[in-house]
Amino acid sequence: MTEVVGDRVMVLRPNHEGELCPVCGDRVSGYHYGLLTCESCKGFFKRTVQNKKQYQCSAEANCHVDRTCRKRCPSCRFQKCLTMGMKMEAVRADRMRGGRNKFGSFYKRDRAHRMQRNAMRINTTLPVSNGQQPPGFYPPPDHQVSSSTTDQNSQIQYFDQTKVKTEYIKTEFDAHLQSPTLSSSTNQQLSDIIMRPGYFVDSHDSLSVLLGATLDDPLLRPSFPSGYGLSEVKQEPFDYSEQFIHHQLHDYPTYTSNNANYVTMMPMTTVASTQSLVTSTVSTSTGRSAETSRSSPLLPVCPLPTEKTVDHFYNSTLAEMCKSLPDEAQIVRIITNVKGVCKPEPHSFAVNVAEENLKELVSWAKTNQYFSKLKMDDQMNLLQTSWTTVHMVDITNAMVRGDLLPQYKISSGEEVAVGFVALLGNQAMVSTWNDIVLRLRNMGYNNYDYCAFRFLALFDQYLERDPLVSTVRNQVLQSWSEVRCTSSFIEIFEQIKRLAYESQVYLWELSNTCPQTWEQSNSSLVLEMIRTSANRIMARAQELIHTPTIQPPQTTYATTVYMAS
DNA sequence: TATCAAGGCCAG
DNA sequence: CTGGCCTTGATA
Repeated sequence: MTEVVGDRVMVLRPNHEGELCPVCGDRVSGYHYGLLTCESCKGFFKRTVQNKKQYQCSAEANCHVDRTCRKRCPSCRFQKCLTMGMKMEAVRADRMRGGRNKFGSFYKRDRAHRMQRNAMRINTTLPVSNGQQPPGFYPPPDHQVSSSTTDQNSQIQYFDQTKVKTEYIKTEFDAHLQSPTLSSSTNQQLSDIIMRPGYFVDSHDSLSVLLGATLDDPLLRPSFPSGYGLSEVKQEPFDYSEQFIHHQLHDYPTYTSNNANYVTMMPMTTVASTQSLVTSTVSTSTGRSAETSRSSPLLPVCPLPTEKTVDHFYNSTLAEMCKSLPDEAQIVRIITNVKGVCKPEPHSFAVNVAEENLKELVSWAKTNQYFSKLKMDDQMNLLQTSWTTVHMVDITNAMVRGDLLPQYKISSGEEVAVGFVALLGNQAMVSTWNDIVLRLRNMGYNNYDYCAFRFLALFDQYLERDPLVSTVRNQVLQSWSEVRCTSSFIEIFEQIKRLAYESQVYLWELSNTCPQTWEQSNSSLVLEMIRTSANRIMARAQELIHTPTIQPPQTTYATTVYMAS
């Protein structure tokens, strides 16, 4: 296949024809550092890593990156390179030219996946809400390499990200795992009521209908014994999961000339957020402490990742779970679509987005290989408990990745912040949410963390008495801890849960005090979820009528915020 | 030997 | 500094 450019005959690579660079949208020239990218992003990434460049965003570290403006903010561009899956360890420390690298077989398998997927796309119409992709959205991460392999080239030195794993991390884990989610919340008592479902599982409500009524959906393929009740969608054969763990530029450790040694670095955490970990966790096989990386961030020249490091990641439970994540552009699509059709009012916009994403969540959950094995009651309980958290995780993820604009203009002309949408209209918490987005971005948050967040959110710990839920949670946490210092991420996850909870309370109060908002919003499923929670509260309140420590929730807060917004 | 993902070069 | 094109060299 050739193309004439001027007086030259260019050879096109047929596999990449028509592909767009996931970083800037330019034409893909091939696999570069683990990702199908354009030539310019390849060069930019290489220069950045090789020359240890440090950029600082002059805005809010949330700049849009596309072909026309990619030069404008190298900081956000590099962050997006990492977020989309470019791998620093593929830049050679010894600058040796030519040859193949350890990703060779990744690329090969990725190509096979892509071909398979393209074939599927031809034969399958995916259930996309409006069918249209919003302009400027990035292709899903099928540009990324996928597979596991052993090293095939022992001559080349790579910048590596050797993982740190200690008992300390596990201890942190256990502590987080076992601590009550909202233990520090002033709304603890309320949360005990509102967030612990189990009272009003109505088999005729719309949630149960959504969970069970589409068994004849042609996309569903019963794949479990009949005892499981629900069916499962056959998983797509391609990976969403192959996002390596990325480094923030400011986390770079210094180069070392001692290529013979493995130099371990603190993985993917900001200096500020990991101070408690630094001194206690990091010691390497060389006996070298990474304590120095706190005052002087280091980028090590690491030898090749060991077979165990690479394969273990790819074969981990969480990596498998990543494959089942919904299309990452889904929430972008929902926001864009709803923006065009919702009532010209910010709260309606936020609630309608929640409604659409909730429907997607139900569809996703019922086809999840773990969730679908739960009893119907437990499925509904989990969804009712977790949906606001999952919703917020989805929007947070898209925001951190740079897939969302900071604000969306609705038909009234008003600019609505994404945080407002994520928080179901709870304006008072938007700045807190913005801080979370910023922190995650600075921590090198990636798809792997998104996967952990989403599964931990859905498989909420309140149902940990169920062995399956417990198993899923433990496997996620275990697998996640093998590639991450998870404690600071879990801390943020708990903050997201808290925000989600407060937003649910906000919306519930709003539904009581400003019912006209619901008339505007046309969001029956969300309303049902909120009412179910409210019913629980009423039921619990009756149960505990002689328990004076349980205070009825105040109903003034939402009204105040709503009226003020 | 062809492929293709690395690094290098250099005009803009 | 950017990005298009060139060179290199291990692998299939």
